[in-house]
Amino acid sequence: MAGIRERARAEVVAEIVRLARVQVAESGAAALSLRAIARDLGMVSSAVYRYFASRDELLTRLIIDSYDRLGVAAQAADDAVRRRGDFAARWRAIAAGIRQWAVDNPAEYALLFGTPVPGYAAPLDTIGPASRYTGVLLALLADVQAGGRVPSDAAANLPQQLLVDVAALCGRLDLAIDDDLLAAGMVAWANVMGAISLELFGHLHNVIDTPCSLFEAVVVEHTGRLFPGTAAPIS
Amino acid sequence: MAGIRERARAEVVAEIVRLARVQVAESGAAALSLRAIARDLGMVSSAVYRYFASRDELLTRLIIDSYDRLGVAAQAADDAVRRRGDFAARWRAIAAGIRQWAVDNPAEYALLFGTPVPGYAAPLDTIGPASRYTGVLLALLADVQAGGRVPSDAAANLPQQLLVDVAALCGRLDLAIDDDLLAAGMVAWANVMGAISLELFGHLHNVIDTPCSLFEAVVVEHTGRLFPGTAAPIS
DNA sequence: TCACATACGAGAGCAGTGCTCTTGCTTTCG
DNA sequence: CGAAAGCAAGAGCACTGCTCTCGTATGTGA
Repeated sequence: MAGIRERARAEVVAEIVRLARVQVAESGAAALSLRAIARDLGMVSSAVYRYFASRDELLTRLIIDSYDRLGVAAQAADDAVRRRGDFAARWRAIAAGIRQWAVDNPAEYALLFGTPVPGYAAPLDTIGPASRYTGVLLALLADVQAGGRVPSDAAANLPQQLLVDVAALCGRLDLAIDDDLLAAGMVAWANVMGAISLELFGHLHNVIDTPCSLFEAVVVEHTGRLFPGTAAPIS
Repeated sequence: MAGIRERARAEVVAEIVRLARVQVAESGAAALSLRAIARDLGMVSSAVYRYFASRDELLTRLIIDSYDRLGVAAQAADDAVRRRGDFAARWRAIAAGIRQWAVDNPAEYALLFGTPVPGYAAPLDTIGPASRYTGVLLALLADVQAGGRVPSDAAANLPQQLLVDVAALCGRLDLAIDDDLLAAGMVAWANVMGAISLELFGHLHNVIDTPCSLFEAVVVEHTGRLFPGTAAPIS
């Protein structure tokens, strides 16, 4: 039994989320208005509260969905080149996939990686979906590890504390990745996200004419470090 | 002639800005309320509009001030070690100074580097103050250049387009810095800001226990690249 | 099948927001 | 000294999130 009422409810919820996403894409998350959604839906504003207890709850739902979409994009980028088995190519593809998703969905990216809404503590529901896109990168590192990588001197200059933290993370997530490789991966991840944020949030205006070139520089830089011997410059 | 009225006006403006900054620090920029400021000031809300034409104008003023403070912090960090003439130490000091300012003033940092307010195009007034903190880094690079640096192979893996963009920037700002050095500096800058953003916006929670270790890794990484031969690991 | 419980939409209303306009009063300047 | 400009106050508009109540429609257990 589908439950007629349940189906109807699910449809309304989906429609609310859809309209909310449109609104966020057009005017940003700060301008998200339950009343505007209600109007678009032909409902009175209080009726919307039957489906979402508050504006924050709707925002949380949007964040979860966006994390999911980002994860899917990253995974798709990896899948597209995985069969070739070239680790460096996979790294470049995943990074480029993340950036492309961000460029295509700037408002959603801002929702995830921009200023946290004040007083809005990201609920625990978001950490699961949030780990989806990072999981793609971790899977790559795990494959590198499984492929019998040669320990490099990448960790030589890493702060001791970072290796400690990474070891703790390794234990927490039960990862089969060497500390130095994981640490190098974390730095690479941080640098990639940083380059994307700088670009999308407008801090490269009048600085770098083609922001993607800075991004590529960052990606290439870590390609050589993460996968020694396979680095190749991108024109 | 001080102009009694002018002095009074300047004082009121300063008080508004002060209260606004407190409010931003406590509740975030999104919660900035002209009415609340008016209440704290013992004025009626419409009176505030004598001093700032709109909420956005007040926000712009806050942004400019924050950029200024960040610039001062970066400059002070540089000054503290400059007489030693050690480029690598200056780089580390400036980077650490920027991060420390961000950690001490998270709301202001979010104001500058977080999600751009939708529909709010950063006015031209902000680009001057914005270039103040980057100017500290550029000055360091210029000093390195003037010190007769040995061209390294840092640019070997850089995308060609980045060097083109950097050359354009060089011409625009009339900088006496080699393209490859400036490009490497841009990447270092992007990575540093990215690490700070990731940390301050909460994306390292449950990932890295001591976020500053990731930051230090990023800084050290570029120390070796920007100032060959002077790299020293930080425990 | 009937009665009960639940879900739902509508409406009014509260407290808050940014912003505008008008009304007087005060300070400044020609 | 009088005109002009600056200023604070108040009322008001349109909007927001959210709460409450009130009928009605819907699904379920007896």
